[in-house]
Amino acid sequence: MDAKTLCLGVLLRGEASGYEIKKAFEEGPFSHFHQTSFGSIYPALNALSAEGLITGRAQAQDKRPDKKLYSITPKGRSALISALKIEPAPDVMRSDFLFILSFAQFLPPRRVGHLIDQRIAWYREALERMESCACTNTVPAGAAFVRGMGIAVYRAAADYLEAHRAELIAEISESATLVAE
Amino acid sequence: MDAKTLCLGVLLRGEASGYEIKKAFEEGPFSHFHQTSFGSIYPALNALSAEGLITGRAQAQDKRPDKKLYSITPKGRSALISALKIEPAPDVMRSDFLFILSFAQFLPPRRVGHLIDQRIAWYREALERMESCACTNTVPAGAAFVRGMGIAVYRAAADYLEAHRAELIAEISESATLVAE
DNA sequence: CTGACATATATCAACCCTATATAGGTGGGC
DNA sequence: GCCCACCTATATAGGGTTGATATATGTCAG
Repeated sequence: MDAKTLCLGVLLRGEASGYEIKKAFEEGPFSHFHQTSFGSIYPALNALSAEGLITGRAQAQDKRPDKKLYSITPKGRSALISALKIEPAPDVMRSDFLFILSFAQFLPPRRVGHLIDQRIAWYREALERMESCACTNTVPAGAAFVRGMGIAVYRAAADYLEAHRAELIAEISESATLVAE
Repeated sequence: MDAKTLCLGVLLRGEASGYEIKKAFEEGPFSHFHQTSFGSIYPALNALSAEGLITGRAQAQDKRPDKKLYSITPKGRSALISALKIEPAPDVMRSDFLFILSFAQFLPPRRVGHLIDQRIAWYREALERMESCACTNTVPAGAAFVRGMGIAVYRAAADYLEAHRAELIAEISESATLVAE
């Protein structure tokens, strides 16, 4: 899924600036299953604009830098629908946290505990953000389904970490492969 | 987490070739939380070799191309342990599937159903692979913990998809925003 | 009144992924 | 028997993405 398609997807939900698109992937409705950076968003918006798939208008703001608000065009809408026809690549989870923890026996138990606590807090915070979104019954069916999946998966992750934290710490504390803090 | 650290992580578990490292991220014990490609593995192995963090030896094979088996050196081991001290980046899920499904109301219900079925099958298959790994009690504590987390999360995903498939299809079938197949 | 953080756009180097090349073995279908 | 698809195995080029940085201004806490 390239940056252009991702931007079109956000813009289908309504007018937005580059900064707002970034937020949609950072804390908004897309945050739990895709991400992008300014380095790909701004070039993508320029390309989409040149191809006539979106149109931009400048929005002067009080006590804020100007915004460039982009809207999807009918041509852009059909380009998106057509892009949705591709076979989706396999789902991918990327977690430095789990990579590090898979070598828990080489880490000080205190650090392992701290890492797990941090991650539980992170998942719980994300869950609150997803659940609090009061829009439950106004959201289109697809978005609601996807949001529910995010909640289910994040809850499973947080629950697992809470349930197995003590066990892991106990096991690595016993072991002799401990390294110095 | 850069490719070099990921390779060191695999090699800490034992001697391996570039191809085998790829497999560790594709279907092996790292598959559910990180991935790499040949395009990053081979240059990483060359760089690690030049830095003295790993050593390579050629392994002639019967009726197969030669392998280059790499082993981690003591220097490499401490470089890895030291790399594990960084603060892990936030966990990230990347799913074209969920991105597409979030626009389910613009897709033919038949395709939505097919996509979900495919994804359930994919998750169930991955689960079987993770669970069948009979090594449960011989694996180090960290690896077992991480494996359990993968199973918990994948099971939650598959269960959610199964539980809500019918509901989503019903909702988009009713809706008027249907597009032609 | 300073430092941290938010809004807002933009770019660049470093890195990573995808696709492709090479080369031979294995196994299924017709 | 032959072809096609797929597995083992290494390698690279090209294109795209990430992360850091630059710029400019406003807010808010200590």
